Parts: sequence; C-alpha cells; structure tokens
Amino acid sequence: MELPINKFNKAFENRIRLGVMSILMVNDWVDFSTLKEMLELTDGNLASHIKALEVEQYIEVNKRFINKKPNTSYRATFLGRNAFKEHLNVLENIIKQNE
Amino acid sequence: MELPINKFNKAFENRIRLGVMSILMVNDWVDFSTLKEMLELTDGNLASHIKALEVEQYIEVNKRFINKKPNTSYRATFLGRNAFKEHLNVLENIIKQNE
DNA sequence: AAAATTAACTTTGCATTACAAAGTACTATA
DNA sequence: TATAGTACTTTGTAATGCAAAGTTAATTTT
Repeated sequence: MELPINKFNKAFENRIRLGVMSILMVNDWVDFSTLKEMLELTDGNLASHIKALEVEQYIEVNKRFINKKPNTSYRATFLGRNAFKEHLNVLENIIKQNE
Repeated sequence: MELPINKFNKAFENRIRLGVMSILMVNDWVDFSTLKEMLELTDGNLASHIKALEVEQYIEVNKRFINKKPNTSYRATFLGRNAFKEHLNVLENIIKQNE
C-alpha cells in the first residue's frame, strides 16, 4: 500500500516555505519586503527560508536597484513549480479521501 | 489581506500527525500496531505523535485486551474531525489558487 | 515459580529546525 | 562624517523530531 504522506516534499512541510511558494506560484516576481509584509516575518527568518528554497533551486533571485535602493526579487523556477504542484497533489488526494 | 497559511493548525503541520489523522478520518477505530505498520514508524515515535493529538483532544483512546494481549485503539473525536477539516480547507484554498 | 515474550509506552540523548535579535555590508542621503 | 534603508548573516536559544534503550503489565513458556 502506497502511503500518500511519504510523498511529501520536505521543502514544503514548513508553513512559511509553503506560503512563499504559494505566493510565487501566482505572482511572477515578488520582492523581499513584499514577502516579508505578506507573511509577517522578521527579515532574518524570511531570509533563511528563502535560502532553503533557493538551495533546492525552487526559486530564483534577481538583485537590482530601484530608486537607488537595493531590491531583491524572487520567482518560482520551473523545477520549483513542478515540485510544488506534486506536493499539492499529495494533499489533494488526502482531501479527496475525506469527501 | 487574510493570509491562508496563518490559519494552519500546528497540530497537523507534521507529516506523521497528518497521516494519523487522515487514517482516522476514514476508519473508525484503528489500533496502535496497525498505525505503526501503515506509517512505518518506531513505536516510540508513533506514541509521541499520538500523545500530541491526544493532548489536543483530537483523538480518543480505547485500551482493552484481545486474545489476552493488550490492544490500544484510537479514533478521531468530533473536535479532531472538525479541526482537521478546517486544516484541509486551508490547503484546499491554496490548491484552488493554483488551478 | 522463574524466565521469556508481547504491546504499548516513557525516557534519554542527540541532531535538526525555527526564530528573534543583534550584527554586517553596501549604498544613498544629510 | 554620520545616519538611514535593504537585505542579509551570525548568534544564541528554544522547540521539534526521532531512534534506541528502558519500563510496565499481562501472558506464555520452561
């Protein structure tokens, strides 16, 4: 018997990383401070979770200057989108079971 | 703006507790060794996660003897079922967003 | 009756994860 | 030169996760 929960992706088990990904699935480029506001996090905490997703190559980074201020933006990579979709599929199966 | 992930239930953020609950949502009484096999866990690990759900009063416990051997069974309480359904609703909303 | 066995824990110890707070690097502005 | 803003990184600590070993109570075997 195949157990659905064993197909979970560890990278998305945390609510913050799940939140970051779910924002990046529906918005192309989102910058650091926007994510920080949306998720109501300290910058250190957000940075560390972003790093984790970056290490997995689930998001990519774009650093530039806007109005002479540094601005870092993120978006989901193809790899990240697929991994996230798969993770959601696992959840969907659990949900379906309960209908 | 209401952020879905802030409605997550901490009790279900762990894959094992999520697994236990999703099993108990579709089976009335399930005993310890069955859960242990299904989730492929050491007994100490399972016991600790079960305890966590018990403390939240999301599952109830029935201890008895079958064939003169101790047998402990669990089932989801009304409170637990509702909490779990709410948690799945949050996930469902994230999934819907991605369709 | 003593020893071994089984189920279901509990305890221990360690590794991993989470997170706030403080510190840092870089640039811009006063 | 000093102050401020952005995006980190580091530090320290608390929480979580988990395997392995130990425990308890009843049962079975010797």
